[in-house]
Amino acid sequence: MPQTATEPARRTAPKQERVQQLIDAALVTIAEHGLSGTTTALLTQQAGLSAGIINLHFGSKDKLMEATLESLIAEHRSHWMSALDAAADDPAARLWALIEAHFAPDICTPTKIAVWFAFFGEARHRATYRRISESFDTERSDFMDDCCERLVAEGGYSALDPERLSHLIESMADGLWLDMLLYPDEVSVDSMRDQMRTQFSYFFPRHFTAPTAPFSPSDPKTP
Amino acid sequence: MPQTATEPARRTAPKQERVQQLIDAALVTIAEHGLSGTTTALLTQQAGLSAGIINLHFGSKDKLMEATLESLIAEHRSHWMSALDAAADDPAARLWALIEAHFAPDICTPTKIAVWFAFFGEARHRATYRRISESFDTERSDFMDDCCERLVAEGGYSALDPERLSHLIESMADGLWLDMLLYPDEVSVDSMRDQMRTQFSYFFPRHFTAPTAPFSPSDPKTP
Amino acid sequence: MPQTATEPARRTAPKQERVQQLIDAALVTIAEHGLSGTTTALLTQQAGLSAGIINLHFGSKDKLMEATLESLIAEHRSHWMSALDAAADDPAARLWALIEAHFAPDICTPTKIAVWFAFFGEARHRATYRRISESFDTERSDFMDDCCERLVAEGGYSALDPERLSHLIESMADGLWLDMLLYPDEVSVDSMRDQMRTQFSYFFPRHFTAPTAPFSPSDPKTP
Amino acid sequence: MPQTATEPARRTAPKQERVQQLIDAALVTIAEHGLSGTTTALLTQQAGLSAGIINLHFGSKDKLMEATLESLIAEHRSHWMSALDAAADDPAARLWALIEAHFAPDICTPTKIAVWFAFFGEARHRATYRRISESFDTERSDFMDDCCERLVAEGGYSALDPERLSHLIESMADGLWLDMLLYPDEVSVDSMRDQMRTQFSYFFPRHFTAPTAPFSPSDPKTP
DNA sequence: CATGAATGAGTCTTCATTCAT
DNA sequence: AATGAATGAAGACTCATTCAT
Repeated sequence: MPQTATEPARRTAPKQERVQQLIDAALVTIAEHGLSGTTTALLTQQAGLSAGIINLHFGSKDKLMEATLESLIAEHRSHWMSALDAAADDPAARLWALIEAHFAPDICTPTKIAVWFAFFGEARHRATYRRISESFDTERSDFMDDCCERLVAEGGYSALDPERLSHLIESMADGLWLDMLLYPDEVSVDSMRDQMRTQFSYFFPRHFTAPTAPFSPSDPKTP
Repeated sequence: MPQTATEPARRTAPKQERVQQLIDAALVTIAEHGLSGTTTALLTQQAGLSAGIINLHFGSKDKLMEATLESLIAEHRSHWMSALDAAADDPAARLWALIEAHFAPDICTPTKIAVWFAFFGEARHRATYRRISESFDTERSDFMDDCCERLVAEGGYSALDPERLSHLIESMADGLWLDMLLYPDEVSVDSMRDQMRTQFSYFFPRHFTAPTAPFSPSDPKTP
Repeated sequence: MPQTATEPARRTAPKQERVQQLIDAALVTIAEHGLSGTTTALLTQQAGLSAGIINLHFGSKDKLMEATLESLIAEHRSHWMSALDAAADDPAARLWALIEAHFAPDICTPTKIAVWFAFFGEARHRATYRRISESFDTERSDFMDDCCERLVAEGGYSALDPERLSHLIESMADGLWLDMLLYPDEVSVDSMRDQMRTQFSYFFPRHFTAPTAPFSPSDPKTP
Repeated sequence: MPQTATEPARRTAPKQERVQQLIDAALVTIAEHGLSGTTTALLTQQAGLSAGIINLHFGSKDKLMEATLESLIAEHRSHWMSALDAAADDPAARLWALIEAHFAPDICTPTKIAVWFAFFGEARHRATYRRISESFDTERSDFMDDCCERLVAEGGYSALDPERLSHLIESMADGLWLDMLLYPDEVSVDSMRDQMRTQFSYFFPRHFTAPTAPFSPSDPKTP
């Protein structure tokens, strides 16, 4: 299953390819079995490779775990950076671009969310995990703060505290991720985006309109 | 910490007491070392008891872990139930009571938050959590929904969608918990309550006023 | 179940009574779970007594095991001694008395046989077990030898070697016990006695007649 | 004993070889320390291998114990099958071949006998033994029955009951094994074969002669 | 580069024994 | 005399890592 029909298994592969193959396997395995339930045996099996391969390419299982988190962070970062680049130079547009990136179908999958929270769960005791995710959070927060400040100032929302606003938006987004973690079968990225849009329409009524779709956070499959 | 000066270790104690003693030790150990780093040796050491005690009272380490999660859930539930009982029969008061319970000093401690997310981080325990809290969570959601509906109707906030509102509030509260998990030294229950109050003041300006304290999510301890 | 209706549980009982109660429980537990599967918990449960009782009365589990073997040996010995006493002073009668005692319904039960072989299985590594059973075997062997010698001499079976004969008879008896161990549901004490009688009728045709019952070692329940 | 001088430990060996190595070590360890005294540490030490090796090849200690019993049963079976194949088509010769196989030097060693009875001593393994050897034992019994029947009929021993005879022979053989278990230093395969031959000479005087060696079941080594 | 058999430190668990009641 | 909660040494098993091929 790890190999496609056109590209049969090769005994040797470019280092970069194996590394990615192992990170992909790690994502699936961590999501399925948790960080502590992820044994090298399970992981290499998932990757369709041999037992020794992790130590060969990463030195240790821990290093692979770190690389997996870094990969997750890098992917997330490149997503919202691109979104920001593509957005018009307008605080409302940029703010929404950040949110859309957060709930993009490639980013906000049950598997990846599970892995994020697996790392969050261990973050307190693993300085490495905390350090990695901190540096990433800070950067995005700064952009978010900036957008909010400009929108409040330029959009005429002087009643709002831009700093608090920025923080509220981030918390809300995090809370929605937790929702998807706990109830992956009942929450969709669309419903989450709609929730964010609703919140934005309350904060910034002159820049965002409420979603037209009816509210349906749970059981989107049973109409 | 294993024993207080006034109450030295007794060889015999009521079963209920030992059970609680072990759950308490589990909370501390999980918070300190993570779920995967929690060995029975570490845990019984923390409790000041012998190695065999876990199996004597719980049958297995896993059963103790489950009991710990259950205890956390039960404590949380009993807290917001009492808060609701004590609150005036007024939607705004009841709504705020639910929030205060969520961020109560006994409930929202760095240790307990760490344990909550430790369990959320592992698929296996997530399932257990869902099973145990299924009825509780629904119940609390219902109260929250009810409060929002009444407040919107009676308070004259017809522009708001009460259902979405309720869900937004819950997500925000969850998101703030995650904040405390990741930055336990920089976030206090007070700052979180202020954030919630800010949000409420935007939603329900005629019922809630913004907090007077300046925004200070980070480093409230270093003036 | 260990107590009868007329004799309710007493907290204190004559030492001898508790000792016997524990030995009886040991017989059942060893037969059911093997020597290594016999835990003190299982055993005391079987006896309907508390966990500490074994060490109180025997000092250790090992001592109880030894006492159990000794009890088995003593019972066996007293059985064949009585049989010998009751028999006519006639080598053939005495020989047969020894055999009958060996397959007596009180002696040759599936439970006791299982316990005998449990001890045999460990005899090589437990000097104590070996020493105990040796002393017992020797004594009975001497009587058996004596009977055979007299029967050969007085009965006019000069073609037979009395020593070999005696040994053959013992081996056969042992082999039949093994049969009952392995197939307790298909072997009865009657069928075993008949087998011995057959053997005797071949050896000593002028003193023993073949059994009249048809041969049915296996499946005596399905005619 | 862990390793021979010519064949030092190799890190990699065919699976079949390791499996056999562990079964051999199990035989020695069980014989030496009993089934309950056989710890994985002792066993792997005996094999000259590491602690994890049992679980690697057998999954659990119990599986290795079962494999050891199976190996013993299979070896026994193949021995008497070959013996039967090699014997002349003559009931007396075939009968004796079966007996010789039972007391062959490779089969009837103090070590292996000890292991046989170690398994017999525990109800759990007894059940396993019955399950595994069910077909084998029946098969061997059938051959034995057949030999006896033909020998009685063709040899003119009409006074004997062939079925009983067959069973008596088996019991005797089993009883002699028990003898070797309890007195390994005083019983030899030769003395046992002589005992069987004596028995046969009584049953079938025209086909078997008594052994010429004097009876010496005990202490054959100290002249 | 890749494999996978082997390793062995680290865990959880069992259970005979102890001891306060 | 009896209890049974607690102990802790000893055991089986796991799994990241190593290394001969």
